[in-house]
Amino acid sequence: MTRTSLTKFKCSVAQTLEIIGDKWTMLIIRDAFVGVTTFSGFQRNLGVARNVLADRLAHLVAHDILDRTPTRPGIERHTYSLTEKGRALFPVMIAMMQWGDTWIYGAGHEPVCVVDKDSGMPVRPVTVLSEKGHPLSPDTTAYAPGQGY
Amino acid sequence: MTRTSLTKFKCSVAQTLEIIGDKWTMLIIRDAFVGVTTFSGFQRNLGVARNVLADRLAHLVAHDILDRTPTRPGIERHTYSLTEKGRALFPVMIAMMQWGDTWIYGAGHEPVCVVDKDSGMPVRPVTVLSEKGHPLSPDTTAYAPGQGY
DNA sequence: TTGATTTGGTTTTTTAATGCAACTATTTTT
DNA sequence: AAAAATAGTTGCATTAAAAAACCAAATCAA
Repeated sequence: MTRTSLTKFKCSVAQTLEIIGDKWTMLIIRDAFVGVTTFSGFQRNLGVARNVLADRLAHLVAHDILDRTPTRPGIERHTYSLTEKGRALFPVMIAMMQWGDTWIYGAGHEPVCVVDKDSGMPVRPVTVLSEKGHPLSPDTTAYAPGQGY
Repeated sequence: MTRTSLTKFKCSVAQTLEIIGDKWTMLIIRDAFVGVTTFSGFQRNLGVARNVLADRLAHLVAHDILDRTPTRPGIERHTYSLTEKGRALFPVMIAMMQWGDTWIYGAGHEPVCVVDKDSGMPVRPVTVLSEKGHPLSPDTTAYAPGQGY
């Protein structure tokens, strides 16, 4: 009667959710993107129970999304930072943020704005594009068996 | 001691997770994108407990992500379908799927391929783009206060 | 350099959520 | 008309989350 695993699904969405499909897990990743690196930093920011935080951090490290390294060699204090695999969640996080901007806060009420460092301009809305670069919607896309089907 | 609410955070990621940040919720949405419309359809596909499914469907309807309409007028059988707000989660779902394709299954082993109906070609990887259309990464972006700060 | 505080957790207890099975009332099929 | 499927609800056992207390190592403050 343990919580059902999603690994049985032959589906990348399910596999992804098995790893990051938890409120705290994704918020930890968000904080990591913003620059939080310490246990107490995450704890202060999120207000999550410490046992839950410890569990989620270990989970993220086990799945190679966060790196855990001693702050200085041979010392019992650690720094958490995103791996390449973790940084690859950037479009997922930004897409979620933009959805909340639009559908929860509404245009003009976004709490945070993601900008291009170079120009200082806000980033574009994340969209699904065709090979030629045209925006696609659920209506103009279909699902075919992949190579690993 | 109810499960902590994320609504206190002034953050679109947290607000989004408060609504869809649950394994089953996001899988229901995925199924809805693929065309599942009935209670038993979701149940068969996901193998989720019926009480949990009932709870999550009600939650999604309450948040205007799914519509629940009688299959025929005056009848006790319902059809669930994505609202505009629900369909707006398309980039989030595709970004998750692509992350799993790359980092869990690996290139060449994707179980499902999303294609442009017109051309039959796979869609592009979802990326964060600058105003001028250049791909951006966590390193080349920054977070500024938004208009609703 | 001693004492206080912070860090990075672990342990324990309580409470809420999940999973499972059985049950019901319509609706559809045979 | 009977059987099967649909769309749930109810009740119970188990598990995971929340809260708080606890602890050792590291750092800061006097």
